[in-house]
Amino acid sequence: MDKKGVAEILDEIGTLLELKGDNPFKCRAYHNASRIITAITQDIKELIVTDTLKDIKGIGEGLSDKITELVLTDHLKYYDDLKYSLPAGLLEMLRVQGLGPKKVKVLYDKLKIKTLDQLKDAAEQHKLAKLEGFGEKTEENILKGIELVKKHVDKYLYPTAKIAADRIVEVIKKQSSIIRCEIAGSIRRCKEIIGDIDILVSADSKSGNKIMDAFTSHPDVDKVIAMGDTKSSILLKSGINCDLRVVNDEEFSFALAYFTGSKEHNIEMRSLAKKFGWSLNEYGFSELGSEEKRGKAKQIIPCKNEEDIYKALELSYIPPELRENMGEIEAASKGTLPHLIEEKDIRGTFHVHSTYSDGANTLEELVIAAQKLGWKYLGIADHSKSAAYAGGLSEEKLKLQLKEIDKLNNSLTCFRLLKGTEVDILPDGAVDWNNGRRLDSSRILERFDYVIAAIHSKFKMTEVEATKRTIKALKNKYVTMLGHPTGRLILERDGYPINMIDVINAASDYGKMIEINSHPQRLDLDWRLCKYAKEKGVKICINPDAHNVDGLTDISYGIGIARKGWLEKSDVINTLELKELLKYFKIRG
DNA sequence: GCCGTTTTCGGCCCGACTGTTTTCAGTCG
Repeated sequence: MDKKGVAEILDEIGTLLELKGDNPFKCRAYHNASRIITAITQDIKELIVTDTLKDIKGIGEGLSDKITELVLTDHLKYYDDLKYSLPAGLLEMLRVQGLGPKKVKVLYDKLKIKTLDQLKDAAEQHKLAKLEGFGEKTEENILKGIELVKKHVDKYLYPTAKIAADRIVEVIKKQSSIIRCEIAGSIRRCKEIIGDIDILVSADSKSGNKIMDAFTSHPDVDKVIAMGDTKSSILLKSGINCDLRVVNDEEFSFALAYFTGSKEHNIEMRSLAKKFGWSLNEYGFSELGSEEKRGKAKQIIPCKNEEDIYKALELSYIPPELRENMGEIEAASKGTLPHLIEEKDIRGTFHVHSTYSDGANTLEELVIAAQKLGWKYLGIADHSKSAAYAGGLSEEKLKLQLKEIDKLNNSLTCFRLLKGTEVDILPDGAVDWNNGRRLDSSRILERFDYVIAAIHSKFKMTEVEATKRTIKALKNKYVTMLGHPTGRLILERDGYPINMIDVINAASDYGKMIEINSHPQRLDLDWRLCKYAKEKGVKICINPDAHNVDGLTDISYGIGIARKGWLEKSDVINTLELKELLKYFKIRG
């Protein structure tokens, strides 16, 4: 069994133990181990063979044995026994908002409810309200929750959530009592997939109600879930949950750090604070150990911003993107954090479509838009001939395009259009040009400055086949970089199954690059893979896969993911000046 | 189940909100 399978089972064990009412810390140990296994980049079999699994913090004797059994035999008796001791439907019931393991256990023990449908029936027959700890309101909420589970997928791509969050923030900021307002949570951390939106504001005391009113009456609101003085929760029409918290300005930095998370990062920060003799919460630092000083205790170390909080714990500032408890706190204490890439480092991008294939803007319009962004070059990569679905260029049309690029370049100063192509990787791993007629495509490919190879067909190949196909294309001497990889990873909307570790290893062997496709509909290079690629010395290219001038600014989403993957300026090819690109591209003419 | 410069036992982050209660447990983040 592979890492992903092991992680899923460990997580499920944690949840099953919760349903059984087992020791909560034991449950957490399993959830924690699941995260750890997901994050490791080493080969898990290797860790077993070398008996180094239990050297990883959070994996002890017991978990090491269970993981070993899973990897080597594909089974775990402990898990099987646990699983068969409870009905499968209980896990689904946990997805209902407001239902946790304790309540699900009561429903199962007292009413023998085993599935979501049985739960719905029981609620409709008002059987739930009679249970201890339940009431009419709970019953109503459960019914609404079941509806939501059935209606909404509860995860969204980062750009979708970011756009929705910006719309709310725009309205909140108009309130005169607001001092500071920030998006927190996983959006601030630039996770590829977002569960909900967290917004934090600081304001004059007693203006909470007015702000909450503005928030809950936003035109995007579908339903108000909760509304208090300091915290409110809404459901947007798009299905995304959005929370707003109001604090006073002295608390803002602490609250921002707290609500930015991640949870795991916060836990580590609190543990660290304890070693200094302090307790850390969303209101500030307080003296440890005194009951009456808990909660909104007097702040013993005022912090104007997040930098001050990290400084108090003798850490350098940790950017939100790195706050996953994946070694950033240790690096911050040693002063070895990376200098993350920034938007201003970008000099251009390479995966842009024009009116020659399926883009909406002409070459000239694209040049003007790129120059406005302060870029120094722009790579045009229209589709290759076999991509008939996307207006793939014929050889005649290609000739015209290359000629137009030459002409534009002659008229441009301090800016350069690059000649690229997005070439289809055919099912057998060959790269297209010549419409699959298998004529010698090198005659055409050698005319480009660079070649992006990407899969656009036969998405249902097995992982082994698709990986083989991708690696074969990477081996092709004309191919410069792999375009939109790992489509399966992000919400499994489309794309193909592929072993990205193998692909990155191949890219490393053959000296090829991999793009982060930052198109809002398909952010498809996981930040952990970015981090792995960096370790393997594979250069990353941030490409918005733009189909019009507005699409060029989508590069910001890719930068977010790159930062999250600990990438620095030097890891990203788009930060190079044109003359430095010559080392990687064969720029002609 | 994990961990340890207060180590092999006794901790394990912490607060807001809701709905049920009449002082609190469960859920959520």
